[in-house]
Amino acid sequence: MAARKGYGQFCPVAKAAEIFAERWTPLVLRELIVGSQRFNELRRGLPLMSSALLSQRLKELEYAGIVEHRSGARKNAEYHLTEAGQELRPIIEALGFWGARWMRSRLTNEDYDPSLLMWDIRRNLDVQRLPEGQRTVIEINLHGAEPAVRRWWLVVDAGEVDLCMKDPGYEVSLRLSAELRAMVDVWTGRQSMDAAMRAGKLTFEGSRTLASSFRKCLKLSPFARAAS
Amino acid sequence: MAARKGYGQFCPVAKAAEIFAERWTPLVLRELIVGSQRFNELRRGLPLMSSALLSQRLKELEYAGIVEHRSGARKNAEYHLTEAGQELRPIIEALGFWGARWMRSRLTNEDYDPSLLMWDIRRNLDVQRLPEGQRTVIEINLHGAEPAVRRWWLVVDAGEVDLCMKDPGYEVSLRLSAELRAMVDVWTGRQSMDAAMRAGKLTFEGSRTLASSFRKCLKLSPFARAAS
DNA sequence: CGGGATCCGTAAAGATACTG
DNA sequence: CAGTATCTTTACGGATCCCG
Repeated sequence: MAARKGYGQFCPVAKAAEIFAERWTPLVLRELIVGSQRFNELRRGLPLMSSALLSQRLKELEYAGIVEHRSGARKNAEYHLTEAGQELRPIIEALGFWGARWMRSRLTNEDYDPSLLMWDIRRNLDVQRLPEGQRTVIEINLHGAEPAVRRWWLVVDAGEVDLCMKDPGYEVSLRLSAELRAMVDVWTGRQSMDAAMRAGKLTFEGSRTLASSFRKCLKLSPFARAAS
Repeated sequence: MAARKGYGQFCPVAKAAEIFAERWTPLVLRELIVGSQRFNELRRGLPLMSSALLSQRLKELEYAGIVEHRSGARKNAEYHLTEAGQELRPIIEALGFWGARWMRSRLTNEDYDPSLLMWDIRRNLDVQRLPEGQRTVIEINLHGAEPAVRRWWLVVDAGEVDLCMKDPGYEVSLRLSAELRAMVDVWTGRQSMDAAMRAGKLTFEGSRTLASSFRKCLKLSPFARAAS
């Protein structure tokens, strides 16, 4: 009779770990913290997590009082953090800074997921700083990525950003080619974009001023400031 | 091909969670943080963890650069936190405060482990404040605990504290009887000792001044200050 | 006795398919 | 879109044993 759940300890660390330190749970919380609310929105940020397990974890978090499941009239159910859940934010952040500082060297090939990188970039693009009143199309080529996830297009129009994996057909305003590793290193703050360019791992093609704007509006990962 | 380890994400939260959010790992870290160094010392704080799994986790932590295994000449092998491990302390602490604040209501019967309680009390007894130059024996009865772990003796002599589960045969200086639940509530700061005494859940027998000294030298759990 | 290793049954996670 | 259902693989719990 394996008593799988529970550590049998009244220690608050144990009680917190029972819910927090389950597989995938910190990543589910991270997604909720950055603002994902719909089931499939959460899935996008957790591509290797099975939907069955995501569903199960969300129920566990709901039962633990960390997540609320507001089920709208139709299928517009949304997941939100409760106050208890919000208070986990500093812990997730601390874990991220610790990971950036100490686990960076433990990245494996499988960790360099181009889709997650592009999704992060899309989310953190400060579109206000790009030319207004016109469509801007940025093509991004990630060398070293699988063919199916190598070419991406960011279409910025009327303050909206669209991320495409297929050529949207518009004229490309700026073309960015980069080693996948180098692009992730830039995004995570391990390497400056200047350094990547000097090393020939990252190049722009197109308008110089647009390239400059793009560089300014590309915010880095929230954990980029961690010491390397 | 189940890629069981690794979330396939470069996000620092994911890389940290890969090692931190494994079953038992936060509790192993807690033990190391409070100062346990020997294998069996760790085991005492993790009674429900199998020794095989503890051994495995310690190796994983060592491989991850979080724990050092200093193997002395003989069998005096010791486990220590590295700098990376020390930097997890604030995260463990934050998790403990969060757990004390939000998970207190989720304690189950199995969580009230008398041995862990007594071990905590033993460790946090400020013996300086007890009478010097004489032996002080405090018998503790925990009502509601299993017979085998109901009666305990704290023997304080020459600044050393000994915790016994068998009557050491010395004259008892002070006798404390308490509901196990109430004693845990006091230890975790959920309830003051005064309140527990008023509720009749905790009583002293013996010298009034010694009872008073004992109450002063009993420090509470590090997480006791968390709001309830 | 400290510090494990080994083996086996169960429970949790992954893969894939399917549904309202 | 938002999940279930089912089957397989892996990890965990428990007991036992080993070795200096």
